[in-house]
Amino acid sequence: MNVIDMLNEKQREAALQIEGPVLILAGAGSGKTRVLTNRAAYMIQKKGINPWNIMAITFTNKAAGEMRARIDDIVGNGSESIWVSTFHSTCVRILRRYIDRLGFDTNFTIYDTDDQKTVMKEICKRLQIDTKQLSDRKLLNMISHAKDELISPTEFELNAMGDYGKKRVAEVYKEYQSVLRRSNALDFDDLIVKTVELFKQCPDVLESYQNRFLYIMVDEYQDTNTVQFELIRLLAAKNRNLCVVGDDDQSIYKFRGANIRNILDFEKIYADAKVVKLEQNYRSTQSVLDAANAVISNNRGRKDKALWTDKGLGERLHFKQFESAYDEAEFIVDDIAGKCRKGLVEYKDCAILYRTNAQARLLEEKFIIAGIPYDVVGGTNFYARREIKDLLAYLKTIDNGRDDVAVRRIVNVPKRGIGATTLNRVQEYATEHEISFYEALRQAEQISTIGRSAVKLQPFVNLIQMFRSKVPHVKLQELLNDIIEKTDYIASLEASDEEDAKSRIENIDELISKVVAYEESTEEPTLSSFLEEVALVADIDRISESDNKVLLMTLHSAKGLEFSHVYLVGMEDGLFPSYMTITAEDPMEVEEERRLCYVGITRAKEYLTLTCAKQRMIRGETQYNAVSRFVREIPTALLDAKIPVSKTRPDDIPDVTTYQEARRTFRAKPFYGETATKSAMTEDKQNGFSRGATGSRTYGSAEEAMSFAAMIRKGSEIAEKHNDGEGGLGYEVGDTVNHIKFGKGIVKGIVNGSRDYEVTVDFTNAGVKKMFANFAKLKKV
DNA sequence: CGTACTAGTCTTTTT
DNA sequence: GACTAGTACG
Repeated sequence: MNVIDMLNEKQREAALQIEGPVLILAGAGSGKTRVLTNRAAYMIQKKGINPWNIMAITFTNKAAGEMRARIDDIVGNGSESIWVSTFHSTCVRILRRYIDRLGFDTNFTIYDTDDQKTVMKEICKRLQIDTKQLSDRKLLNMISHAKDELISPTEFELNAMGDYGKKRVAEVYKEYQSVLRRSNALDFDDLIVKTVELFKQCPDVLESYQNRFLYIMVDEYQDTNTVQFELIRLLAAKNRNLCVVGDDDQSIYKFRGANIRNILDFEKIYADAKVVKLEQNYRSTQSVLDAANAVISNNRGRKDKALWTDKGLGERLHFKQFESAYDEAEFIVDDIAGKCRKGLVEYKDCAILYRTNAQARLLEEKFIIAGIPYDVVGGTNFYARREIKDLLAYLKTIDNGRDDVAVRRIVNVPKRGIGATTLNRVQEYATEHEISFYEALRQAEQISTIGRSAVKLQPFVNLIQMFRSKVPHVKLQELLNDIIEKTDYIASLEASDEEDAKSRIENIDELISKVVAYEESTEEPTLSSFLEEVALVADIDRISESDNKVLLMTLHSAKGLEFSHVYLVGMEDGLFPSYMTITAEDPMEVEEERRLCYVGITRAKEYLTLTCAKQRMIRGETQYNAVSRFVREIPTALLDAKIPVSKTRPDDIPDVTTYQEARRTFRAKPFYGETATKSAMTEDKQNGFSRGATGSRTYGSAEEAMSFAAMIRKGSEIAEKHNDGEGGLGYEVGDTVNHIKFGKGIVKGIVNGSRDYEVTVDFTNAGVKKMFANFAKLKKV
């Protein structure tokens, strides 16, 4: 069958335009992957274009793999020479070949977020940065954003002129880059920045790639940032055969530097661009699309488009509000269990999408109880687990001795009796002689300051040297097993009384299988390329359709996927849209969340269920949230249930459960004499009240119930005493107060915390919040 | 040098 | 609630 006949008119228009710049505005589910793959197939089959000259960039490895598989299906062989990969993998491939031109070794290592933090902490210590004011996280964020915008340390410094704070950051940025350079390491952002740098400094390299990639396609274009745009611009500059596909309504990565202007201004930059809009949706029912359209229409400054389908109206959307997140989770699990039992769906057709990773936990518990197979995507990355990082650090050390972060991580793991003081001495020596940490270890005997401890360093160096000598002769799998054995890694895990030692060992086994799988599937397996693959995988890449499991993931991870049954959970103002964006002064922030909601809704093919809870525990504190504004933006006719109108909550919901109030006071104020908090806490634990702050616990015995009641009495007595005793606050329970951000609210409780008064306020617009009096600066009105 | 405990912070999203 | 950095002690 002709590859073009499979497309609708608009899709065909997009696929046939091979030459020149093309912008495909592809609404959710409009078959953009199909257009891209058929376009590539058409180029090869009908236009006689060499696959070697085609490049396609996707967002995840999974998407890249799927695209390649689909082109394979159509074209048969030849498709393997198409360059299909992610931005990051693309850049690594280029840099492995040419980065020596920028003064790096081609076997550079890639630092993940964890490694970056380690470096940053070190720098903060050295430069005496007050991390109370500028946390390492914040600094890394600023640096990352600078890189996204292609701002070099020098430029950053220039921009900081006159601003002391910024100047400090510039210093840190500079130092951070030089530490990375010394370690022969690049962070995620550097991968792209350095490639752009390479292209700019070495026109011959750029030209060689321009001559190779005559036709370039970019998927998920709305999520590209400034550096990525620059990279593409450079590559496409000579031939101008650039086809980008995206949907401005699905731009959800602003926090990562994505620049929505890239897609909105494409026609300005490429004035001769052909623009094609794909609005026919092949995925969802009309009800789902109507809901999505209604929600997204509340955003301003978007490219006008409306999805339609010739599928029927379908079922109405389901909406349910629950008393607690606990009930919510239970309902969802029951619902899925019921449907699957009746044979209406399979587990793998169901997905639960949420705003934050933390929401997965409750659901997970319920799935375990119900015995339903599930998979949580994202959260803590497999390769970020401690035991895995340790072993990878061994591999990295063997591969690149200049990777200080890796060396320092394992030099005393498992314990070799090497302490912090010794390591600091080694570091001093390394810095002084301008050598790597590992090199300093090798010269340990010459470091006068460490004395006897040098003896302990020798075996480590010997071990690494021994492994290195083995690398050319053994398989990766053998090397890893050797490391585990010679270091007694598993043995020392078993010996430790750590609770999760067992699961850690299981993880190590999984790492071994991953190494085996890598060696089997790769033509020329090398240590460096394995480490590279590991560094660039996203959790979503691992998901395969053959697993019959319910999928749990964030809305972000869900982009590009589809399921017949979708559950959007935690639809609450304060959670989704998040509290941060509601309180932000920039309305664009809520718009980004709305796009996220749009992405979520459009994942559903037939059934969409939206749920929320009146009460939910967030970061150990119970919060009471109203139904999400996004739910209210869906026309009521599309929903099977009414949205509660109550903007202010009914009185029957306590602000804080009596139990919690008691606990709080109990913990905060000593009433057993001077031993204060400590004795109160101990008592608390003895009575079995240390777990679960919701009021749902059951009493083990009459005595326990008695002491619990006594606690409440005692607690409220104390709370009262403090309320009328202290006049410093200027307000008391029942007063109306004003908050700078949340506006007006009624004080529901004041509790004397260890260092400050903790005030609970029910705000007219923002709901119930707990805050510290000193910080909140509430004014009685 | 290593461990055990405490206090403080935190997350919204990720290649 | 969970994780981490910092501290006191053996």
